[in-house]
Amino acid sequence: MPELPEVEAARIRITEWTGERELVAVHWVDDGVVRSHLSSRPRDAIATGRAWLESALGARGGPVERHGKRLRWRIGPIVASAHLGMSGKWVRRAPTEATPLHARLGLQFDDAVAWLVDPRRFGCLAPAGPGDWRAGLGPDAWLEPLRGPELAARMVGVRALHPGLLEQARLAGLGNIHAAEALWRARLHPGRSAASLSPAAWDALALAIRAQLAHALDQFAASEEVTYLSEGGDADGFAVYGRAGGGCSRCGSPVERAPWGGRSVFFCLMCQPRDGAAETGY
DNA sequence: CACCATGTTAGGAG
DNA sequence: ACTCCTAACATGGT
Repeated sequence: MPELPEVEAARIRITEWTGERELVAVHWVDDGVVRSHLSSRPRDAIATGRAWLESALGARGGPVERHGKRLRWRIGPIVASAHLGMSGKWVRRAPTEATPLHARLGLQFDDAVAWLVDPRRFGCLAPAGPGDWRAGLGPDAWLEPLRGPELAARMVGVRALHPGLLEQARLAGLGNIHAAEALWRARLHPGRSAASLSPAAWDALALAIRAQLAHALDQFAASEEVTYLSEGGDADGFAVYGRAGGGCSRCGSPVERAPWGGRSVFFCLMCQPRDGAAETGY
């Protein structure tokens, strides 16, 4: 489940696999992946999806850009927006290899096929609209790193830090895992209100976000294929996420898991004290 | 079988 | 009107 580092890894790989190569075939498994706009619903699929993508046959793969968890990919005459949703990833296979399990779409560039594999089908491609493709997103958490005061300004009014960090309109790229890890690095309780943080705490959080993303990007750079937690990936790579009942990797204290909305928030009871946090239900 | 899931958003409640 | 929260989306893993 892709957050900024996983999407960045996908961007780098797609660029390597397809850049300056010719799109020679499109392998359709599930027409539902091409949607009218970036939408997690297969019902938003468009009937013209095949014709749209196949109009790029014979063209060469262009640059792939990323903002937050969103991708923008030019292939000759078309510009695609893409999102990996909850379970999407891109993998490369030789044309002679079998279609990967849960593949939705394959784009063959010369001698290799880039497959969009997505069991849960929230991921999609869409023709880029006329407006700014980054509309609705805050600054990219990696490409436009904020310093403490700027981060504080983006988070004004946030009642609990963890959900606030997930709001893509404030800051684009963090998801449940990396938000939890960044708060742990900064030693901040996930339920703290923005108003309760000192300037030093904002500095620490800004640095922690960068450090967490750098750490994750580094991990993905080292492996050829990204593995998600749901596929048996190692929860050992995280300090608190998914470690409820275990020990904090810094102090050994129990890691707490608190329900928030329909999600889980993880934090260390000792390293991330509530201090003067407003009541938020954590 | 019951419960969990890393993203996003429509719609209802306040 | 605006903000907040939940449920839903589709599917697989534990």
